[in-house]
Amino acid sequence: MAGVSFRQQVLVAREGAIVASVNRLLAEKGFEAMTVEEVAADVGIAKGSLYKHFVSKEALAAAAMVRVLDRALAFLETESQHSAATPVEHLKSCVRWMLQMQSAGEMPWLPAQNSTLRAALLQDRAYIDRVMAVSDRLGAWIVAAQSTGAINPALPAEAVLYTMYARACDPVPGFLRAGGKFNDEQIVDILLALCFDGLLARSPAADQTSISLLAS
Amino acid sequence: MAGVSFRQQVLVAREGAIVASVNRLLAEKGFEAMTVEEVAADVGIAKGSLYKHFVSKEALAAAAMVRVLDRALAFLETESQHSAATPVEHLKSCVRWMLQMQSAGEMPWLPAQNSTLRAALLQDRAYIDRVMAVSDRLGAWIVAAQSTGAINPALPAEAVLYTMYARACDPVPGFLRAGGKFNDEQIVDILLALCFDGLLARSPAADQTSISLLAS
DNA sequence: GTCTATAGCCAGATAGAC
DNA sequence: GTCTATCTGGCTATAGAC
Repeated sequence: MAGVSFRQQVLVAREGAIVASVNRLLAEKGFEAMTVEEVAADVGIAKGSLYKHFVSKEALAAAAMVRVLDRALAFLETESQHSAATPVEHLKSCVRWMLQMQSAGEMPWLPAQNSTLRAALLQDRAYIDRVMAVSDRLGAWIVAAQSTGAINPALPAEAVLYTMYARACDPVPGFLRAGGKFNDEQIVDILLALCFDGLLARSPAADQTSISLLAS
Repeated sequence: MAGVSFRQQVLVAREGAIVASVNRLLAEKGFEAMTVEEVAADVGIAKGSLYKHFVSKEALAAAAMVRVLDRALAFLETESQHSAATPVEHLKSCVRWMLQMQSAGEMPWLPAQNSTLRAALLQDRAYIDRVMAVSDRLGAWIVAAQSTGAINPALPAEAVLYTMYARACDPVPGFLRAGGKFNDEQIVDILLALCFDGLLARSPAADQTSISLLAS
């Protein structure tokens, strides 16, 4: 525990590089399209060596998820320092962060219905722990925002939570990006408005998430 | 054109059965998880015979999409008969229809980023034509609803359209279903509220999509 | 057109030398 | 632990008899 050998540090660094590559490739092409061989080539090692670090392709994806969830937890930590912000403002910041991660190509894109992958994730304690930690933090803000009436109290809290999570794999930003009419910042603003304000117009302009379309 | 032979009718019926199976399997497990052999077994014919009808796996998926888009067009046709409805009400009905199709296991689930599949779809005129027909119809209602101010006019019309399309592959209904606390009808109501009203509460209760949670 | 059988390919995972 | 080489299995697609 006291001294970590140099060799071990090198190994840890290499694993970090592997997970970083996996993260990028998952964001770029998704789980099934990403091949283990590709990951190895990207890191610059042999495929056989990869399997000394991670027992399966699913384990690679799980490690990438742990990495991004750790980043999310770090963001949540600094976000909660802003004690002046209301719960809803915290939630908006979180969704904005997710959307920015997605457009930066940093958000792993996992299929919702791959059974072997889901099974592997559900048995990965590191993953589960972090999902629960993130959900607890978001859940507290959701409950608070619903009690003040800022977030629609008629919505089940879990529906709000899932909706936030689902922004990580929303195809709409990709479609808008493909259209070429909007830059990343505008797309984030549009999606924030869609998520929090919905499609319907709001009567008082005051409580509406502003979309800065005039900047184009 | 006048007389269609009995043999041809049998073939058409068989192809209909094939596409129906593909549709169901795509809804159930998605494109990559569905195998051609599985489709053949489900229809009750040999794999080789399938390739006499459809040249590739992608062509199977395209046929399933054409089928569901034809259903959508039929729905749009009857929906537009309701001349008493406002454009927004039409749009809500459409989203509701999509959500119901999804929970009924009738909505094919295609990956957003499979390049070979996308290429095949974009070269399939039958598919393209129907997508454009559906988009034209929805687009007209969207423009009308934005001009009256019912739908937020600050949103780009294509963002509204994409948001509606994206409800077909929204993972949130699946999460809610897995939770087991809500039935399909409640889930549809929740998602309609999320889509049109957003997460934030609305000041006047009048213009809010009601969620019938008291029924549980 | 339908079947059985198989070609061809590719990706995940393993073995064994160093 | 890293490498090269290989195994294994499954999937798309095709061939050829009937």
